[in-house]
Amino acid sequence: MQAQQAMPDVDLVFHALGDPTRRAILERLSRRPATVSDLAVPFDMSLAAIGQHVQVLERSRLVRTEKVGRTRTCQIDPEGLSLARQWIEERKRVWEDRFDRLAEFLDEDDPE
Amino acid sequence: MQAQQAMPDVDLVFHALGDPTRRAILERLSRRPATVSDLAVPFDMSLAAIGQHVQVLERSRLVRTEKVGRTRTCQIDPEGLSLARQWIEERKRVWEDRFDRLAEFLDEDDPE
DNA sequence: CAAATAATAAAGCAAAAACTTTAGTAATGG
DNA sequence: CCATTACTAAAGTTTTTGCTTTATTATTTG
Repeated sequence: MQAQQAMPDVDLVFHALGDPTRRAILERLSRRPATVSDLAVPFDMSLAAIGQHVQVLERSRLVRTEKVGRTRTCQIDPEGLSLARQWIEERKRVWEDRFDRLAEFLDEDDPE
Repeated sequence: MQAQQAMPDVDLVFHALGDPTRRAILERLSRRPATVSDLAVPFDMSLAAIGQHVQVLERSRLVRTEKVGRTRTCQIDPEGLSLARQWIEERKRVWEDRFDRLAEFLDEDDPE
């Protein structure tokens, strides 16, 4: 029996964020939109490879793209990052809660 | 010429977060500490595999562990999550800044 | 129209990642 | 002690990734 519940979105997002090239692409795009070719320039990697990374980012909603003519322009999609942020915040919340309850327990009548 | 700058910590953290089993472990640990064996129970996976995941989480500072006797107790280390959170917040900041500057530009004298 | 450009699909490949199994070591418990 | 438990190191296997190359499709441009 497996434990994971089906959170396909979170899974896609964190998987996408797990690769350093994709994070570099996101850093670039957070400054300004760019075409796939633009994105490829700083990397020692084929255009095809960058295109594949962009597809991964798009599926995870970290990036939104639009193809006009023969060029595809990419920009940040806030949805994906927001999902990642929410997951982290929720862990933090639950974790901090634990200490609150612990403190509460320790404060009960007998402060020894 | 490669583009990535050396951010080994961020890299470790996001790589660790990229795996669903490890995220499930973190969700578990955010509720309460647990031993490696405890963590293994809900998974259809060998104890050794879970031990390996714990090691990855530890290296990325998402988890802190202490071995006392023959059992190793694991708990959340806030450091790793905080790093991930910072990276995401920074992306968000830069990205939102862009719109502020855009709005500023559009507001300049000629509001046409 | 012909040549160059931008992207992409497809197939293949090598390296990395996620496991497994086996064989330990070091506690602990009866 | 002896058996069990909790973990771990090591080695091997399978799957998944990240990439390449090649070939194709659409644009665009001279």
